[in-house]
Amino acid sequence: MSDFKRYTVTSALPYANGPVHIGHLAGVYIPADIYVRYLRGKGKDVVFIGGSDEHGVPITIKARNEGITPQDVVDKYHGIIKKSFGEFGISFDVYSRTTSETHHKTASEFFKKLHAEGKFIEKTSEQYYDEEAKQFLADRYIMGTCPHCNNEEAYGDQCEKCGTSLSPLDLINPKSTLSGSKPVKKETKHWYLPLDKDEEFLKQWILEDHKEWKPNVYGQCKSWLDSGLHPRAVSRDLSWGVPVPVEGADGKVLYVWFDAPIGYISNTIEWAAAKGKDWKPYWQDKESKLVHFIGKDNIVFHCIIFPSMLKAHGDYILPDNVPGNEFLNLENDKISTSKNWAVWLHEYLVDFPEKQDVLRYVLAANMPESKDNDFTWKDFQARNNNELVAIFGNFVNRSAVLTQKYYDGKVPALGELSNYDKETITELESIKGKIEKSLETFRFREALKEAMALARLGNKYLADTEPWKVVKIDTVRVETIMNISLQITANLSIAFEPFLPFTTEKIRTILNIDKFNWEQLGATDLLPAGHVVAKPFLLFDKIEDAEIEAQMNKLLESKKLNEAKNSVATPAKAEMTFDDFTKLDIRTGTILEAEKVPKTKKLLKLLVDTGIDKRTVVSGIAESYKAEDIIGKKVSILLNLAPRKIKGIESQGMILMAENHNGELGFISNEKDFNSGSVIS
RNA sequence: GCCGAGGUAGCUCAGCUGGUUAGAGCGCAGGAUUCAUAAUCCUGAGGUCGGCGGUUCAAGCCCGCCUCUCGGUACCA
Repeated sequence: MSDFKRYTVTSALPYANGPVHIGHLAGVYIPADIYVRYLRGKGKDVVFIGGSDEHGVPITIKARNEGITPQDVVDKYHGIIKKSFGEFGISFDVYSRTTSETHHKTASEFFKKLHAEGKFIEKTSEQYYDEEAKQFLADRYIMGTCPHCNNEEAYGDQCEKCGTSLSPLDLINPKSTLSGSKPVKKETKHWYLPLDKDEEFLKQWILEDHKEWKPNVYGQCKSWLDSGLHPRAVSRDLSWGVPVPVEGADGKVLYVWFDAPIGYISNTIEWAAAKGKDWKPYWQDKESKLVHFIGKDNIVFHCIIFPSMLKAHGDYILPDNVPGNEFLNLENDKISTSKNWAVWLHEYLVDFPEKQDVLRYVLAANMPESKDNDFTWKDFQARNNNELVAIFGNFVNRSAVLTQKYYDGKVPALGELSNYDKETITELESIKGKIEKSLETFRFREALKEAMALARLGNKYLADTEPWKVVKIDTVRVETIMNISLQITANLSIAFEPFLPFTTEKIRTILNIDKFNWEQLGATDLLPAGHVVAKPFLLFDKIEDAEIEAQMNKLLESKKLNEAKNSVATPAKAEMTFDDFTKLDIRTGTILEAEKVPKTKKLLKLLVDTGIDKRTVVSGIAESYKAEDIIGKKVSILLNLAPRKIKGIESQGMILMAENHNGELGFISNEKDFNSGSVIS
């Protein structure tokens, strides 16, 4: 690893349609920041790139809903996000945005080069066009009736009621949400990146040459590669984004996934220009190590699509590693922006001012490295009180207070070493290598634990040497003990620099010293005899139960609000006539047989006695009912529905079900237990 | 269903190419100690390594089947 001349470290670009929360921090920015701070401490040439992803349809929708421009939306959130990262000490060399001039230029040129060299395929397809608004409609801008559940407010990409993913062309009675008019089908041309052509290359590069990637990342890539890659559109009909820079592409922009990763390059260019440096070696020299820190939702883009783009361009190096983390849950539930189930960074600092490092510590110690992890406030409190306060803060305080007490703050001289001193120093020296090994293999939790071992070592050293006793009989011996204790404290300021930068700054204040570099970690001559240290203060404070309860209550409030929101009944459907209703032939029926349809999760194949006949019905209820439990059940069945084949079985009717907001299903049955075939009206 | 990742002490996790009594931190119990934010230090209890079968002199690690959790994908007339 030390062979690389320079390092280019990127962290996923957060989408600028909301603030950032602890999940973002734990999954991407804390690990990236730890890694980068470590490299800088070693004196490496490293650039740490961040920025906001500001294009794409969701931002335009948010803007429309709030009656402001997309630019207003991204300005607002870019500001909030950038500020949060700054406050938490995420030490980007540059934090820019994809709406910047530099980025538009860089992304355009990237596209132009690939286009000129024939790296894209062009395809024409039919898409919906709004003649009033004079533009093609993104999937999300089209609403209509879901062909599956008849929800009249399904979007062009998905019906939120039944969860089915849709194509706009599937919708019945499509409507443009821009003008309300009925959209028309119109031909449009788009450019595609032929990922399939890189399949063999990617297989070799990832599956053979990068077996060291994390199992979750490697496995996900393998899954994609094994199932075969397909050409992917790189442009969209939309007005918000980087315009497609070729003739006749009016009203078309680069698709966000194509534009966003180029943002890493653009932001590097911006940084280099400001520093008067050349950006190219960071992206084009084989002796540079490129590392992408991401969450698991971004694996395919960073491991397959972006590398394929870089390769097509030809000038670029490919990532050396893509440490992708899993997700962080909050109190046993998925973090959700829309449900406000999150700990927002800007709110955290209002409730816990100056406690950035506590959160950095807890998130680093509990990082979702190998599987989804859970953040709980109780754990947060325990780690603060039992680890940061009791082990780390306490040791620094002990050695500082004793130094004041015995020597008026002057570092005593190191005298003759006992065997135990030597053992302790050996232990101290060994920690550097352990932390390095962990960091270089992206095991951040483990690295943090190794750093904590240093504070534990300090506490143990004091407990075993007992300077407060020895001082009464052998003052010379105590000088050596305190010197070693202070050297350990100084070492803590180095070891924790990547993890807890605010705390190490405080230690330096207490010790009255400047910053050391990483290579000095393990040294026992960091503080010369006679050096005067400052008056000590506490590094960490206990967090009381009441503060934790307040946070729990805050979350419970969100939960209650959500439940209230969910229990509101969906709006009434459009009026219809009685004649329409009488067309429905609904009967009571009895389930005679039931079995799971093979190779499906939700489907049961039922044989139903309708009073008229016995017919087969396929029903998506397997998640609510077990086949063997519903035999003999009385149900309501819609008989005169056109038959339809599902998974090769002809379904001749539909069982009526009630569904609550959790998606649980229940049969509609007659309370008087009528015979099968009774008419329901 | 298919693909991927997981299921190891009460909790959060290590366990690298299979090798002696399965580890760490927190929590818990007992003891020591008082310089320190009742903090610290020592000792200890606690695990049929998701289940069943197999390969092997030897398996938490390899193979097969099953099961549960998370993610992707298919599926709900």
